[in-house]
Amino acid sequence: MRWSQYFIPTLREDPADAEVVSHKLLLRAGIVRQLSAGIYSYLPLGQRIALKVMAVLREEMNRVGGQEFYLPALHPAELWQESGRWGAIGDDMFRLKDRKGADMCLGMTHEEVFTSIARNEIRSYKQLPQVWYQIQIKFRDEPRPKSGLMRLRTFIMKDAYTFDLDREGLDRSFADQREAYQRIFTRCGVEFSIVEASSGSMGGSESNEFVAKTDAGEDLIASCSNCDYAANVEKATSRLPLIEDETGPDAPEEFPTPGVRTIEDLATFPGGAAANRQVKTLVFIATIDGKPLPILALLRGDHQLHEVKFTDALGATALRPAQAEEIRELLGASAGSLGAVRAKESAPALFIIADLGLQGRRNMTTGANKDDHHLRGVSVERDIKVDQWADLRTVTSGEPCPRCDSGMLEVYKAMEIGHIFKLGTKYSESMGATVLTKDGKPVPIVMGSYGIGVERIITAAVEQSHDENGIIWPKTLAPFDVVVTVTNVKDEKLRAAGEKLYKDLQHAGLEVLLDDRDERAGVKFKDADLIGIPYRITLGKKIVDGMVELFDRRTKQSQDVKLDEIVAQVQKLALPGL
RNA sequence: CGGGGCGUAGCACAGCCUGGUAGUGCGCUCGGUUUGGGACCGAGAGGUCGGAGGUUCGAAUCCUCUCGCCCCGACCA
Repeated sequence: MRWSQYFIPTLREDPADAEVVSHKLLLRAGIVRQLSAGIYSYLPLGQRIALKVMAVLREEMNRVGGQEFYLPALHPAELWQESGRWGAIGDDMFRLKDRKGADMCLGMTHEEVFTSIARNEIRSYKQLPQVWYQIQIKFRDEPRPKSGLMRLRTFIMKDAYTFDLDREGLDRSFADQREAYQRIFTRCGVEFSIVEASSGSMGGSESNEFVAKTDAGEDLIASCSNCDYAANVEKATSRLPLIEDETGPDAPEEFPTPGVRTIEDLATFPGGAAANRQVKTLVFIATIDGKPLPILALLRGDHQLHEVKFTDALGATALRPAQAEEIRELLGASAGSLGAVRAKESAPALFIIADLGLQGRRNMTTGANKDDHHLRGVSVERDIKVDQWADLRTVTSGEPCPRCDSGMLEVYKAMEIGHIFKLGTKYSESMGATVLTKDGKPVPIVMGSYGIGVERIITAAVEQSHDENGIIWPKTLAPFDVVVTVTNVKDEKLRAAGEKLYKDLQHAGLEVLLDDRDERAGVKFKDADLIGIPYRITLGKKIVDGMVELFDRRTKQSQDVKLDEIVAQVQKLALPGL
């Protein structure tokens, strides 16, 4: 392409609306423009980059036997009602009515549509396994779109679905996809980790999340310094050092604690207890099987509840902290003096769930359910009727790894770039997708679901690969392999040399951007750096000696190269596969 | 949904408090000088001040409503 005719509206200044680096650079480099909150247009440069990502996705999906589909983005409500998600998903789904008043929605994902095809067409175990995928637009009415292309309301996703006869088949399909994902992210030049994650409302037994480390990310990942353990904090655990409690009294003792409202208050109160010797009592209202239920969550005083773990443990569809009046009605006291001891006597409907960190603990201190009073000498298992034990606490940096002996967890920010799920039979059962086995018995197809966000890959690449001058594209994603910068287009010799080099490079199989604009050299260098083309060939005064300059965007090194050798050299650098 | 901020030329912003000719820088057009890291001089074009209503002789400025965008939190497949 000739830059003079190509649409690359670069910006000198940071746009006011952009906060994170990738957002600023994607706008400044003329790659995307915002249309509305969480809705962006790809400009020509952006479209080239997106197509590069998609090319990698297609190659790697096809390599593991994937067959590409293209499904509708507009879905009838019935399909989602069958799977149960029409009701399970709230405002995140864009819903609309057609002219006849029938409910429709814009697809957030395509389990339902793919499953409906499978149930209509797949009859026999002989037709399995199948690996189906598509690259398609998704719609999610995010409560808060943000950070440029990181959290969007419409975005492109590669979603794949596998259909197997049994669990073993699913395990193989899942492993195939996992490897494909590793190749995809590696080829796209994104540094990533594979972590354990919550499956959320997708359902299913196991899921792996692919994350890219970046401070702009929204997820917290705990990973071990020593072994390969890594998990989203919504799932991560750690080994806690044992605490030896002395044997307390035979029964809890109530004592007055005027003005004590917080864990910290009680820790410093004379006759109180250190935070790790306290039982923290939190009151929530959870929606389980469609019904609201009061829940007491118990944790060690110095531990933080993780709401995703909590929700997962309860199997709840919604969760909210109880309001002050509800708390008083249930327990007869205000937050600050709450406890689980004998709590069921006043509130029989109460469900008590306790964190594993409280198991075996004795002689603890907690609220007495009487304002300004606490109980000491509480032995958790003796004194509290715990209905369920679960891992509820949030791990923090520095805690010991749960998997190995010597590792320590580090918690860092990352963004989700891909997620793979073993769905099992959730959708095939609810939607009736079965095959006949050898014995002629119908069994539900065992499914997996696998997603990668195209914009997330682009964002992660920019977040991880840029400098003060702009983007440094990984070679795989770069919109062009090389830019030819003619320092002065009014110099006929330079211009002619540029034109010839442009054609020669193209004939050598390279994607070339010829900067033939009537601009000063400085402007061209700045723009070339900003849009991040891996290599720049500069045609300047040395052309009279038959020399050009080759600049490496990543290393910032430049070298003089003979004009008649430059094509071969760039070809070798930019197309290492040849 | 709660809290905060912001909507003025293509972009970044000032003007608003204290009502009275709508401004600066970049970009854009034309002319000239320049030409290897975002040049300089001169001349220009470009605005329903997000929208509606109100107060006032007079509103970018004050009041009410409304729409939109950004950030923090909640939420998030």
